[in-house]
Amino acid sequence: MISKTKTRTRDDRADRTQKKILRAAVQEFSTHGLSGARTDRIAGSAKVNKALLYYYFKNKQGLYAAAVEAVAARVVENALAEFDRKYSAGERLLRSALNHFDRILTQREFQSLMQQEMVRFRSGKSGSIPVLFRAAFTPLIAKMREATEDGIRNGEICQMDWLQVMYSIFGANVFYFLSAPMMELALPFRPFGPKALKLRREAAVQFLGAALFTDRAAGMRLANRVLRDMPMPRVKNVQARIENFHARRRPL
Amino acid sequence: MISKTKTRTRDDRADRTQKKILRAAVQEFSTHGLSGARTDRIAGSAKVNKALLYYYFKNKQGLYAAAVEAVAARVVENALAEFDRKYSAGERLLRSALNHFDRILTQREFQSLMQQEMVRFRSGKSGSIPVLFRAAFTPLIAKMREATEDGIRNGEICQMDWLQVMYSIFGANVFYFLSAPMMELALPFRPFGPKALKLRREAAVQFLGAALFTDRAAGMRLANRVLRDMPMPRVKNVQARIENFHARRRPL
DNA sequence: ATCAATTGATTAACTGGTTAGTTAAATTAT
DNA sequence: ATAATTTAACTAACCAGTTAATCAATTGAT
Repeated sequence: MISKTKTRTRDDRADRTQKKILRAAVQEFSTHGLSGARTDRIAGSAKVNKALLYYYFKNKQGLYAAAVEAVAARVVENALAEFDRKYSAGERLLRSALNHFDRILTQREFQSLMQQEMVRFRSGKSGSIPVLFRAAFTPLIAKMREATEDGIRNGEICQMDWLQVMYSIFGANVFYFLSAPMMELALPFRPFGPKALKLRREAAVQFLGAALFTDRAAGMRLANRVLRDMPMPRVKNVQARIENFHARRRPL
Repeated sequence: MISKTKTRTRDDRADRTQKKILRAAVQEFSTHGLSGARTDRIAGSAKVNKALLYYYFKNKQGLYAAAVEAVAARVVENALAEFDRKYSAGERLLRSALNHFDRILTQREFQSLMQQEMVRFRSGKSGSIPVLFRAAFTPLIAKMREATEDGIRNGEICQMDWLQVMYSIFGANVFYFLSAPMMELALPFRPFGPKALKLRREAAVQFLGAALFTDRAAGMRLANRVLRDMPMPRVKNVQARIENFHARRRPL
């Protein structure tokens, strides 16, 4: 009961290897999808025997579910923070938009896994994941609705359906990252370059400021204030991170 | 050279089977993705021997590329029509937004394939498809840019980056369809129901009207006019179509 | 404290079903 | 006939999942 600093107690080690497996799984699944992912590759890059995946997780799907869950939990929690009542309803919306952008920017695996899941949802069911998502997103959506309706009530926000507001907020962000690799083919610059990212980040909030608020000028001012208040998070090298995804070490 | 009406000239037949294969391939790839798709299933639902796939298309990837190309070509062509110079710049933008929505609505396979490709693009290259996309989308993007810059020049549209306009237009649409199956879990209604679709379609254009135009009221009026001008296309039963996707006949 | 016995963690090697791709023979239109 | 089209049957590779054995930490009896 004393050991904590350097000890390698049994279930401490076990815990570490489980985490190693999960990390590797998130990587693999987010780049190759459920059916494209290879259990050998996951075991390989976690430097662990393949049988361990089945020891800790029922099967490939179980591992997948665990990976999705891990990522989702990490994300939703931090998203809720921006809905603090100390901000005005309009500001809460703008803040959550920025938070959403930054979350995608810094946690690419989340975005990638979500994309995959959204595609998978179309055809039949996806195991236990629906349950997981309902639990995770319901509170987030509720906050969004509350903020929109508050804003309309006190005259800050234009009279409009809260759901449509939500789509406009999330849509542009998701689409930017979703389409960037493809857009790169038809654009004269790299959408993942730091300059382009910064520009898009600002444009997204300013666009909302211009569209949502009854007083357009006030909306723009608020957008700029929020931008000053929430600086863009540092990300080493988005482009490189993405390209490295498929450059993993082959297990013997 | 005479036969056209009922004749089954040799390469007429061949042409038909090729098309049958392509249709089946589009279905399969759009529901299961490249690695999830099964060549046996494609052959089966095209009622054709599997070897034919390899006779007409080099391999699975080749078939995939052909499927993507077929869908993309069909789509881009019809998208360009809305950029007719007889409309004002602002109207061209609103029209293309609506056209984009309707295109996704009526040709789900396109949306699905594009999603898959966007995910695939992230990790390494995707064969010959980049070339294909550059060719298809460059003119479309150019039109979009032209319309935005025209509108800014004549004062119709707010001073803003054309690229950001494009993201806002496409983003909300793509995200709506992308997220609908998942949103269904956390919403009190079905986003693919006809009522929800109609609502979203209107909201999307109205939102743009409110955000893009220097004269917001005029923008809203224009949005409503365009909506009257382009009625929502009839779609039998979106929900059913989607659910049927995975209920394909197993070949013996 | 010492050392079996026990329990949990990890591995190498294997299995069986699946699936992309091939081949050689049969059919069909001209 | 003959060249293009279509098929049935096959194969080689792959890959999710298993098994039986090994290794290492913990327990507990002395």
